[in-house]
Order: sequence, then structure tokens, then C-alpha cells
Amino acid sequence: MTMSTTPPIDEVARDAAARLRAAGLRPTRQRVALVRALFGQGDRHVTAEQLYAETQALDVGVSLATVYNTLHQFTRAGLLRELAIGSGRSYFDTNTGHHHHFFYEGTGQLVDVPGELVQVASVPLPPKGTEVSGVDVIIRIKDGGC
Amino acid sequence: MTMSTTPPIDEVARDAAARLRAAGLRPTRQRVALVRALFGQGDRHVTAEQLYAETQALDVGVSLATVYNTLHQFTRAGLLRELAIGSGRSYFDTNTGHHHHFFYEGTGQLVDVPGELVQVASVPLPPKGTEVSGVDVIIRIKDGGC
DNA sequence: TTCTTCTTTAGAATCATTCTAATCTATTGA
DNA sequence: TCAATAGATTAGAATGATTCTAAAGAAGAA
Ligand SMILES: [Mn+2]
Ligand SMILES: [Mn+2]
Ligand SMILES: [Zn+2]
Ligand SMILES: [Zn+2]
Repeated sequence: MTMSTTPPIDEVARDAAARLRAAGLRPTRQRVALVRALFGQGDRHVTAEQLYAETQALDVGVSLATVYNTLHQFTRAGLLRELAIGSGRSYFDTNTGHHHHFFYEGTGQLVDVPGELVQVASVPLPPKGTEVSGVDVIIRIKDGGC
Repeated sequence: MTMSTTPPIDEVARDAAARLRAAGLRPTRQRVALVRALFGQGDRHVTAEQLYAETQALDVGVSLATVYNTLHQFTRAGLLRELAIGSGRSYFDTNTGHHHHFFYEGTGQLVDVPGELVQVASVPLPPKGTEVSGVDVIIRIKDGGC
């Protein structure tokens, strides 16, 4: 078995830059910081404001406008998936694979549900010329008052 | 077979008033107008602005604040179901039974999918003390550029 | 370097929704 | 029939998330 080692800081930055270049985006300081915040740990579901708050804490400041711009660019590039759950803020999901969500109404927290666990029976597809762009399943959880 | 006749205008209003009283709400002019706009025809999926525009056209004007107040009261009373589809406006659904939705991304239109057509396999339920308050399935339709 | 193109950003603008506080009205029971 | 009262309506202000604008800054190419 192999010991996992923390990669040196420069390597992390180089990875982030490579990921950005692969998406056709210039690896600016701000975007590198955002890639690291988003993809440095496991899968995440973040709002723009949450991500903005995180980067404010860091040395490299990122404006809120840039956070929004970048989240949308990453979504267009296929690095993120935008989730519209409640009719308020948008969530951005670093897990772009096929899966669904638990939504904790109390806290606004999202938790992944593997796509295989949900079976959607074949539904009558509407008018020709149209195409299913995605199926979202949201299981709303009421933090029960036991 | 029985001929369907258009009920006299007063009867419609009386029905609306009865429905409101049953929900514990005073049958004001505004609420009667909204009940008729919402439930006078088949199932509907409307936004607050849409409903506001409709009532503006009528003789009995209803303010936007009242449209919002009333939509939420009706939702609390179980007459409507609030749908959070995109992270913008809320839709209010006059069909409160078990069903799901096609969402036409181009037009913002919602179309019902009978609940039986969608099978959600049993998913691992999260921590005790919590309860599933609902399962929403949204089939997003991209108005295809064939 | 130097030029060009892309990027960042502060602040204003927009949009849906909610709040406030003043005015109005449905209900009720003298 | 008529206050009195609780509940309802409303204009306009406030809020919160997001987008836009336009000016200044930084990255890549030559
Ligand atoms: Mn968006
Ligand atoms: Mn609402
Ligand atoms: Zn997810
Ligand atoms: Zn519906």
C-alpha cells in the first residue's frame, strides 16, 4: 500500500492551472484560488456567497462579481453543475456525475444520492424537436421536531 | 348523458367564497377574484407576476402584495403547492396531488407528469429525527435545436 | 517589451420577494 | 342597523441574490 503524502503547494497550484488551461481559461490568481477552494477537498455544494466568504479569508481576495463569473464559466466548461433547489440562491456542485440530492430544508445543506438508487420509469416524451436535458430528483428533508 | 352548462356568475362566486371559508379565510373581493383565476379552469402552474397581470386585466384590481400574500395563504391551506424549479421565481401549482413535472427551459412552462410514471427506488434515509417532506422530480426539456 | 485580448472589480442596476405601517373591510353581537 | 374589532389590502420602501457597466489590471503572443 502507498502512503498518501500532501502534495507540495506549488504542485497543487500547477494542477489547478492545468485544469483551467484545459478548460480554455487563463489561470489567473483568482481562478486558481477558486479551483483550489472548490476542488481541493471532496465533493462540495456551495453557493456564491459561501465561496466568496471562503476566499475572503484567504490571502488572495476575490470579488463577488468574479466569484459569480467564475462559477458560471466553470459550469459552462463542465467542471460544475448548477443546482436550482429552492427559489432563492443557486448551488454549484463539484460532482458532475449522475446523481441526485437530499435537501435539508432547515440548514439548506445538500447531500448526494447516487444516481443508481433512483429509478425513473420511462415517461411519455413531449413534442418532437425537444430533448431531455436532465432529470433532477430532490428529496426534501424536514429536520423533524421529534 | 348530461349537457354541461355554464354556471351563473353568482354561483361561481359563491363556490369561491365557500372554498375560502372552508380554508378559514375571509372571502374578500380580492381573494374571490384570485380563487376564480386560479381554479376556474383546469390545472395551472402560475407565478405571482403572471397571476398579478391576469387580475390587473379584470375589473377587480389586486395588488402585487396581495397576490403574494394570498398565494402563500393558499399554499398553507393546502389549496396550492409551491414549486421551486429554477432559482428565480416560484411557481404555484393548483394540482396538489402526487405528481412531477416537465420543465421547458426555453419558455419556463411546466407540464404535469402523473406520479405513477416515476418510480423512485428506496433510498437510504438520513439521520433519525428527520423526515422526508417531499420528493420532487423535474424533467428538464431543452427546446431542441434540431 | 508591446500589443491585444481577456479578466477583474466597485458600484450601480435589476428582479423577485418581503416588510412596514397606514388605510380599509368583513364579521359579529349589541 | 351599527359600532367595535380583528383581519385584509396596499403603496412604497427594503431586502437579497444576481447581473450589468465601464474602467483599470493582468496574461499571452509576437
Ligand atoms: Mn446562474
Ligand atoms: Mn415563497
Ligand atoms: Zn451533488
Ligand atoms: Zn403540477
